[in-house]
Amino acid sequence: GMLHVGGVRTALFNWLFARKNGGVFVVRIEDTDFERSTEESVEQLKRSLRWIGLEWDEGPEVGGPHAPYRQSERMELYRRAAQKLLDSGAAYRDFATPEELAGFREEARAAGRQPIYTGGEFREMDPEEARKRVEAGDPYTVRFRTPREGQTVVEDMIRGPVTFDNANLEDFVLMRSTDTPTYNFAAVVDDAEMEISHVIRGDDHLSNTPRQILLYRALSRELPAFAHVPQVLGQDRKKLSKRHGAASVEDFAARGYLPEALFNYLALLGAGYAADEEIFTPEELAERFRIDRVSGNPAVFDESKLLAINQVYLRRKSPEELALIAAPLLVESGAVPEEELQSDMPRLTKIMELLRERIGCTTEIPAAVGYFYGGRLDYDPEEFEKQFGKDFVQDSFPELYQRLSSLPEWTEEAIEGCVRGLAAEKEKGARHLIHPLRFATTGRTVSAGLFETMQLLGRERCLLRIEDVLEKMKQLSKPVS
RNA sequence: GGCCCCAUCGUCUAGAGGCCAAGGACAUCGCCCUCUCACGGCGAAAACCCGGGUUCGAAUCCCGGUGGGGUCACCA
Repeated sequence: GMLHVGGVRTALFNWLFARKNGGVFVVRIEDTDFERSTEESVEQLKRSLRWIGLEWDEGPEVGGPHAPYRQSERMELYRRAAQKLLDSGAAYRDFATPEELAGFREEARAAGRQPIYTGGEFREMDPEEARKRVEAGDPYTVRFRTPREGQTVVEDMIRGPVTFDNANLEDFVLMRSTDTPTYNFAAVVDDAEMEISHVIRGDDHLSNTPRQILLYRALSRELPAFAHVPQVLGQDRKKLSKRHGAASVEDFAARGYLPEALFNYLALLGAGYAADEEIFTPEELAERFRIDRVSGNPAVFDESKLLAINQVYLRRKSPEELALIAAPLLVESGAVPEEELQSDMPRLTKIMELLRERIGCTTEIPAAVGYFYGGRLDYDPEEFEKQFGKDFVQDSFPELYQRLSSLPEWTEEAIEGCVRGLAAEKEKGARHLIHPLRFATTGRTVSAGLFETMQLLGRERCLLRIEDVLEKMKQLSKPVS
């Protein structure tokens, strides 16, 4: 399904680990659950991975020595492995119906016991009888014959040894009655078959690991090294979800975050890097990555920190790059007609240079840039009154307009000289003209420096807007002093 | 509830027995710069969950409690 940020972070750690150690990063599609797995979700996953810059060395589309990399295309493998376990006695057939199982669990719960299913009568059923029932067409699952005693130890690269009592593990299902494998089984068969040396995954899998270790042993396969990285939590310390505003890679892309910023932030989150520096390229991150430094503590996702990092990356982009990012956003949002943009990319480049320091994420661009295009503006009436209600402003604006329109050249310096000159003659601070003028020409109370903004706006557009304001001023109620 | 993991400023973390009256970053709050906003500069506030041990000495080791997280399917 959607690639959750917790999931990308895990993928990122795998990528970093593989890069650092000269390994191979493999992507495998685990689609044995036909209900949940759709073509679209697979595409979405690949898109998200690529967007953030995680290219895989082996996997779907790129291929590799252990293709195919999609479990739905490897069914024979799992069936053979299941048969092998059946033959060796490591697994058995369970003919219990879903209703019977539900009944068993309910009963156990009611009696205050843990519902650990160990196959009931089927665990020790005579193979001959089992065969008869198979021939009769009775549905069954294949279950693992979990040892009832002893312990299984997971040697985790992050946490050290983690011990589980086998008695707490039930006889889990290997093959469903539909003759398809469950996650635990397929994952082990594939990891063994694909020669996976290091399994780095979310810590929601830690409790699956003893089962998988038992399976490796039953299949006489060598164990990979395991590392379980914690989940990513929301501010309320609950698992991050759409409830928190954004949770998937696509959400963050849509919110205007740069892939390299998300990459950088996620790689830092709980990874135990030294805290003196925080902006790193993927290569630098890989160079410094140490799986044993990853924190076992679940990390809280902090969007304000992501934003800060995003700003750094935005500022590092050249005005040309920013213009290229901005153009489609401006067109999509309807802020600027496409023809107008295409005919004058150099101007957009200059605009972006001016605004670069003031943008936190790319979604802010249309609002920040919009007033550089088009003619007359809509003014907030309340703010309009505030800006132009004063006598001084009303008195000096017509003259300001005259002087601006007769300026020999429309440069930042000329405009500044003009405005400051008039203010000085009137023995007023320049800010008394600057603020209303900013509002008149941009329709906003905040912008980049007024004079450079006006220069980029162009004389024609500025004068038009001032004329418009002069006109609207007349309708203002009696000036208050 | 059983089992498992985890525990330093609001958040991410540095810290691996003395260098820590705990450092950095983001966020917050001041001040400076200034035409507003942002950038930048300077500064402030802010944490070792609690209780027992071990030790000359503990944020660092051990035990217990508490708290948070995960997991208990014919889902992955």
